[in-house]
Amino acid sequence: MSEQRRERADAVRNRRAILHAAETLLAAHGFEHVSLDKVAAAAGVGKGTVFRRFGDRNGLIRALLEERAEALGEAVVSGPAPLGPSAPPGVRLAAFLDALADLAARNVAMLAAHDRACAEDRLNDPTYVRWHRHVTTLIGEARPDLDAEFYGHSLLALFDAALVKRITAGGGAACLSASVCELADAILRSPRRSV
Amino acid sequence: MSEQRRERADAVRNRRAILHAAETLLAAHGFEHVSLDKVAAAAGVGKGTVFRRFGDRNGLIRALLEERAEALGEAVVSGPAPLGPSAPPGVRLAAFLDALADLAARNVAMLAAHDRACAEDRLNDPTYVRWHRHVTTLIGEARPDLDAEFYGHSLLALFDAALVKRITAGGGAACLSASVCELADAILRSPRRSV
DNA sequence: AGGGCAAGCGGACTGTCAGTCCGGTTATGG
DNA sequence: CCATAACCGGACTGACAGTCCGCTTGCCCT
Repeated sequence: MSEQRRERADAVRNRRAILHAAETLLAAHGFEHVSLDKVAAAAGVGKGTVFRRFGDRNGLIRALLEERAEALGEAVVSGPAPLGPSAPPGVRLAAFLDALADLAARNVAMLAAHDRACAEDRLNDPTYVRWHRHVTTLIGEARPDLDAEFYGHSLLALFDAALVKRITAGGGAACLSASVCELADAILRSPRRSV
Repeated sequence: MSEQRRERADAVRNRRAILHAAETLLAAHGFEHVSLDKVAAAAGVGKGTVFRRFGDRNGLIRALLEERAEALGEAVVSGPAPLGPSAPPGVRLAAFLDALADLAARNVAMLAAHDRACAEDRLNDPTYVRWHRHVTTLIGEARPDLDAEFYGHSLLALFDAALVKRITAGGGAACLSASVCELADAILRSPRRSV
């Protein structure tokens, strides 16, 4: 990272201000009603600055979710059990889905925005790809006879913002987590198929 | 229906022209790049006409999917087995998912547009609600011990446009249908829980 | 047949927004 | 303290959703 001149202090400050403003506005008014003009104004910067840093509207939203998902990503690749690689796949899967449920429940507004922003190509969004690869790998380890790719998508589809909103409204993150894990369990315990 | 003066002939003609134009353009260019100006022009009508008939952009898309889903809806409530009410729930569920897979595969572009158009409140879209009620009922009949509502959402989530596109690209509607039915099977055969 | 009229039509108009561009500003390394 | 490259901001453009209202036309009644 020290390859190139380090990022200017004001640039860092502005990036943070923009992300923070975007998150606040998103939570308050929803994706549809947040224009980048407003984000820029709320962050106290010019519109050009927002576009230069994040490319476009969708880039901003993606950056938002990525930042929020970073900690989880690290816990998964190098953290302790049950998330980390030292636990058995079934346990890791449950732990991961649980963590995801928590993340989703605490950031519904952002998740909704992300769904909209990446709708064009949801399945190739970097964050989605990372999560999917992880889930797919775990399923494959636990049950090599199953179509892990497909079941990976099935499980992640449960974290659709609208669904998360509805489920957590009636029972909080715990309810979401329980339901998701129940489905994962049903998949991992489904009748064996010939390989 | 004869309560009020019947719909004027030109109105009918225009409605059809608009729906047809919208579908064509959607398939050709994708939701993002189809403006209602263009739809109106392609249908050979004025912009005002489009808005009067369908309320707004989303209304048009919703109407499009509803029209396409009508036949399935009727087959389900009053048709013959395996879709209709004379078959046992497990069979009806498989048949319904199969029909849905077919519908989805043959109308991906429209489905994608619908996903976008209803993103604000996907779970309350009339078509979604109808499908969900049906699936939920069937699951509830087959397995009263399960959270049918939740599993209903899980199954319908598989018909997300992006996922449908990817799966059918690599194996057609049959592959999608098989995968979905496999998941349904895993759910219906999951270990009993105390009621 | 044809007159009256509500239903229907269409396109000009408005307000908003994503994204571009470039002249001015400022942090940073020497 | 200077040179400079990175950064900033907001005016500008083009496109689009949705509104509005004067004009047209199919339909019903006599």
